[in-house]
Amino acid sequence: MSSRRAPRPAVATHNAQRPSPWRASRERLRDREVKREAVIRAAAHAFNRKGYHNTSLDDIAAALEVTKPTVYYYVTSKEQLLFQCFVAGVEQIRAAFREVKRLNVPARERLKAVLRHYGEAVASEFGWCMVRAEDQDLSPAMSGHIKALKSEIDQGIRRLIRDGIQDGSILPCDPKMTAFALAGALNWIAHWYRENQSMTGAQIAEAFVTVFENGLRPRASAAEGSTRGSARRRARQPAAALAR
Amino acid sequence: MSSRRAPRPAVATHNAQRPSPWRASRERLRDREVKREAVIRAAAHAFNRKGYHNTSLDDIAAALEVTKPTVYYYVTSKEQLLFQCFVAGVEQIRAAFREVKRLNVPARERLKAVLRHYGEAVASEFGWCMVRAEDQDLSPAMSGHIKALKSEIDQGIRRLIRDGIQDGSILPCDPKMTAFALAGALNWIAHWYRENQSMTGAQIAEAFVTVFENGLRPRASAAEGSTRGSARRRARQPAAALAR
DNA sequence: TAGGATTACTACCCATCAGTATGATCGATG
DNA sequence: CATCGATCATACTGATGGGTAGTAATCCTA
Repeated sequence: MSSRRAPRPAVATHNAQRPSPWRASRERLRDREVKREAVIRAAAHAFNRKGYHNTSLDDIAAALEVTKPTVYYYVTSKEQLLFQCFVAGVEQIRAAFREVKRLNVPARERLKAVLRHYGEAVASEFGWCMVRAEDQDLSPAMSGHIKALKSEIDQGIRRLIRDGIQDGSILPCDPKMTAFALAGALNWIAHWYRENQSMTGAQIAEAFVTVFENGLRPRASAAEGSTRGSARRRARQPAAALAR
Repeated sequence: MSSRRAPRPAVATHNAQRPSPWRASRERLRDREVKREAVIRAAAHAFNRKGYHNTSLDDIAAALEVTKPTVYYYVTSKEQLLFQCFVAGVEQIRAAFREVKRLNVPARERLKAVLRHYGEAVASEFGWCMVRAEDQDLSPAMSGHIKALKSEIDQGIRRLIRDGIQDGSILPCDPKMTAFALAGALNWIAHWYRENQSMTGAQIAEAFVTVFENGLRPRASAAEGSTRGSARRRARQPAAALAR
């Protein structure tokens, strides 16, 4: 009741996150967009750590060192916040597809490139929201929108697989099931990956892609060809730190 | 205030679920265990459809045509309910490992068998709980217990992969990353699979295992054996009904 | 420095829901 | 029939948290 502003000890301790445009410069740089994005990023961070339902808007506000109504000044509802996080994540993947479209290489190579970006996106801060946002938590309208975006990506992967089968760079298979398997493995990264771990999202995606490419069954042809030498050097896995 | 028991129209409409041991036989067959399992199954069903946080214990009670205190007569908390569902699901997988241990075939075959059961379990009613139960929704004790069970399964898969590399039935690879990729793809089934769909969990697992075994890259050995001709016959994917 | 627009905070409302206190009901048993 | 114990319902509590009303501080412009 006495001091106007609660004497918060410091900058907010959560591991060196961006320090919130509010307290950052005491002048109000009134860039609405900057602040809005900060809100969304803070939400993604919180959802990522505690889950959507275990995160209150007071939590998000506290992380930004503001109060709840301030958050509501930039977004209209918690649901919209989740939606925005989802879109931010999925946009990275859509960009990957656009980029890859220009490459003039076999479809399998294009697929690999997309999957690498895909893995990076899933391991990013928005990965959780993109992957684990549940339909039941969203209004029908937003849920529909999300489904459309997911489907677009799914169809894109299937397309690349079909193209690869056509141009001979991918072994004939069921494009739908294969797409589900690939996307599932990568999506799952969001369930166990946390930042500052020994591997980056891109490295994990790379490792996964290698597995998918080669398959489990030994390749008779390359008996001492393509997989040469690698039979002996295992024990390079990274310290078992990821295990949950 | 007049009629003691609300005149509920019929058996409960939710798609031909087991009709709840309560209303089923008006005699109280006091099999506590039967009822307790019915509660857990009803919870799994509800979590599966609406998510943990969007399911109230009143919902679960209503599905069983009883009231909330009755549910609490069989379980101590909502959290424990989730935990029980998890355990029920994971037990199927542990059984698969035990069963497979007795088989005397190359490790890749044993791995395949485990993965098939794994896929079935994930597609089962308890799949959601097993796969999507979040640490943050559980007390540290239960969360720890769950982590231990998950880790046991993860280690089991890695072990099979290592054994396969050793006995030559699996291409040398990073066991940890490979296990993550395989388990991830299968876990993800819980995100999109719903019952009464065109494929069973076992069929999906089978399709996935095929993808993992062969890999995407055409096998040079069969240079014009396996890939030849089949590049032209696509369009056998199953009706695109699973797409979300 | 007046006055409007923007931005943020204090204080509140209210719906939901996990969990419980209390007592009614029913089958079994003597 | 009387009673006991197991089972279940009515009706409540308490806390959480999404969202809002009203207001205060700040900035910009004139």
